[in-house]
Amino acid sequence: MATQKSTRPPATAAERPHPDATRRSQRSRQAIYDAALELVGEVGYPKTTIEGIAARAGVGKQTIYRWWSSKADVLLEAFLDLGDRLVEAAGEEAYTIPDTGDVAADLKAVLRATVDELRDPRFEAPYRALAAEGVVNEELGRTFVARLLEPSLQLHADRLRSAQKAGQVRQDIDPRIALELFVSPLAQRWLQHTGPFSHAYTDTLVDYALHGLAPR
Amino acid sequence: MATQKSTRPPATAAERPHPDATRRSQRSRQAIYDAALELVGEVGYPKTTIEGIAARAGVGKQTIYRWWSSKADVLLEAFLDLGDRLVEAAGEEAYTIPDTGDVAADLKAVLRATVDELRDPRFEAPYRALAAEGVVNEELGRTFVARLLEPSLQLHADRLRSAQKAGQVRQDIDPRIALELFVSPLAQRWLQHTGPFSHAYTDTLVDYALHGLAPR
Amino acid sequence: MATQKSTRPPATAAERPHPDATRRSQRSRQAIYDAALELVGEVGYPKTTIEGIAARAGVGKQTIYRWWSSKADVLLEAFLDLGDRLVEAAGEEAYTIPDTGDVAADLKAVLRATVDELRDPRFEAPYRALAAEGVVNEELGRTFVARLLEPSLQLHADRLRSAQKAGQVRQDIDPRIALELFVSPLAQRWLQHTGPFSHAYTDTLVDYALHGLAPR
Amino acid sequence: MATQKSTRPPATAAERPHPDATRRSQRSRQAIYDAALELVGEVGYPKTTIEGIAARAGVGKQTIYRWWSSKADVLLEAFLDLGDRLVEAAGEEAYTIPDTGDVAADLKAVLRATVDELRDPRFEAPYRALAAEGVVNEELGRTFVARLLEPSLQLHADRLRSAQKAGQVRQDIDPRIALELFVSPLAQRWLQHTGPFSHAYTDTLVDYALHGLAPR
DNA sequence: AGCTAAGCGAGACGGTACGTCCTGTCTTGCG
DNA sequence: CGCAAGACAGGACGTACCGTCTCGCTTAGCT
Repeated sequence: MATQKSTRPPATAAERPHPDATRRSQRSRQAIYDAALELVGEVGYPKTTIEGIAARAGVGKQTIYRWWSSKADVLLEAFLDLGDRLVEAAGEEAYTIPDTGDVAADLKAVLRATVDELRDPRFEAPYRALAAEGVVNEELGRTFVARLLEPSLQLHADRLRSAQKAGQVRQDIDPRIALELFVSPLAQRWLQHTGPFSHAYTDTLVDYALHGLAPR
Repeated sequence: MATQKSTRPPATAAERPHPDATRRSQRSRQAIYDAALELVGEVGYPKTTIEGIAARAGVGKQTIYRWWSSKADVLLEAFLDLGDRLVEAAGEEAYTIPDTGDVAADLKAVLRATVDELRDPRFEAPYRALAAEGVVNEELGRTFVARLLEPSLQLHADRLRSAQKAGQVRQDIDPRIALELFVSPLAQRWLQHTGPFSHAYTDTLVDYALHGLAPR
Repeated sequence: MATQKSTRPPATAAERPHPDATRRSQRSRQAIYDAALELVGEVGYPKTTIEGIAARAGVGKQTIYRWWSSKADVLLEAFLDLGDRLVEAAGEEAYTIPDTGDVAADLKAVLRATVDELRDPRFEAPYRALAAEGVVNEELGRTFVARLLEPSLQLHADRLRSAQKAGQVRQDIDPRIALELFVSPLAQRWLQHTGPFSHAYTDTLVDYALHGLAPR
Repeated sequence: MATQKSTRPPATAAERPHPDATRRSQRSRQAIYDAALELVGEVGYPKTTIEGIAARAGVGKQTIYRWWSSKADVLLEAFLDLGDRLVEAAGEEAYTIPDTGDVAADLKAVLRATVDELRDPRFEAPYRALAAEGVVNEELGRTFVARLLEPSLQLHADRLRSAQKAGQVRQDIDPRIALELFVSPLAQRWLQHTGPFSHAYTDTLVDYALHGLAPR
């Protein structure tokens, strides 16, 4: 779901008073990202420590404290960086929603792709860790939403607007709310294990959301 | 959302090998629950420590480690206990969904009540903390869902089944999935601050879910 | 060196207010002695705990606290009891000093026997533990000296007095000080590992003590 | 009895794998020594805890565990350091044995001084604690003897050798054994309270040792 | 080319909390 | 009522990390 390639140095860091960023060691930075993602994958977020990241990255602790404000902050940027690298590898059209004219089919396709992505073990541990931290730490939560969720939500909203123009979705519908009818259930099942997490399920969500629960 | 009064000793505890529960000090137990909820409210979950809970409760640390396996476990039971006590205070009909025959009105009412409940500051901190922990700790997550979420979800499913009998909801709808169309968006907005959290919003969700996004 | 068979219940215990000693369980008492001596031998005095003794003896902790005031107290009595049992097994004449008329030969013989006894591994660990505790804990120290050391010292003093009568030791010598010339060096070498600990050594001590360092 | 000023870092420490000693905080080290000696004096050795030393010294516990292996080890070095400082304050000739040509007088003088020193309350508690620990913990015992006792014993042996040259002590006497005739009784009376501890007593010891118990 | 200043690896430091162990007291139920 | 059992409040243990700090060592960029 990381969608924007851009803007190193990153958002959260920019808000804090910084040492001279031009002298920053890119080698260390990348080693820290790698170590953080590996450790979260191996031992889980709570047992991932700054000392552990520094040791694995072959870096002094101070180098982490100099550039990031917290473990969550490191991991967030590491994850954004990972997303960027994967997107770059995947090519330009990777994170867009198709517009074939059939909104039901397009939404089903994108939700199926999201299901697959969320099952990717490279993503799972750090993504859950960040989501959890964001629930409890409002500042990180807002960054998480803005940097990771928002771009994807925007695409869904755009696709719904396009469907409104095509007459497949009612004009009086607010796309930002409408998209939650299928996106949020998916998110909740993944985050909270409240039920099976499959392509069949997301197809059903799209059908229910488009046609409603009430008889027509 | 704690719905069942019953069943002390609680689910999580039953799974671990236990000392003699008949000798257990109820005084200490209650003091621990109180201290845990107070501390989570005052300093937040991450800064709440077992040592701190023990000190405030006037209890030895071992008494906590004897009966619970983790900070999250303590808080989960404390929260369940709080729910039980509040339900008891509120009276029998507290956690039911009205069935006036108008499914839209009934769902709107219960979602409005949920919004209000989630804003209650006594609930907010511990509830978020548990939800976050459950995202990352699967065992606790399953208990969280089973003990806190499930009873409430069951009520929604029941109400939808009743609506199916009354012809207000289509027969081919699976109520367990259908309820997610309005419950999950609400949950996500609360957990992740993805948008305003109001009565107007939940009313809209019910309308969208019942009548669908597509033109009729 | 335990010389007196007698007098259960023992001295230290008699000074504290006691529960009804007539109902005391001899089974438990003996099990506690055995457990204490075993544990001191196996893991050393500092790692021997009251809980450990109680567990190995199959006894409640309270049974220990009821009858003894400290770990050292338990061990002291256990050791006295061990001494009594060994003396009983060895027969009456075990702890006496021979009086052949040759004071040098007699002292050499008894010191050689002491060397052998102090090397007995059944004695070593508890005896060292008690001696060490007695250095630091004056109350226990006095009991240790009175119950364990004193009887043996008395025998040495008696033998020296007999030698005075026989004209083998000067009349103006104080036997209580004189005996220290050979007993204390032996004790120190054993306690503090300040030198080899052998029959040759004790023979030398007796010769030096009897004839003095100065030329005659 | 600490006789060698020199050789920081000390013996015991050199045997264990060490962090970078050049970065070591001398401020902390001295504060730890002071706190340890104070606490042993105030509450006794068994109630002196590492936690307590750290707290009084204003130091993290880890700083103690980093440089010492046990409470006894801390105290040993603290005591050695104390000895060094006192010797430094006392001047060069402090720990030597006079050689006036009269071995009896010289030995009596030095034993009287030892009696006085052992009664100094600054020494008593830590010295007893170390001696006791050394009885039970062989490694510490050997260090205790080597660092604290040995230098003093060496001086006594030297004085006896000088007396041999002067014809005041027999040529066939082993000075390392001979010195025990008066040093060990003194040590035992002090450690085990086996009798009065006075100048008269040590004078007697020297007389007995030099002239022997047997009539001449 | 030499100098200064910053980032850097390293890791000691004062702290906090961990989870375990044991202390000495108290309570329960058995014999 | 002694006893086995063991829960309890308390507190020290030794470990792991926290976030800060200081040490030499690169490694620019500026004279």
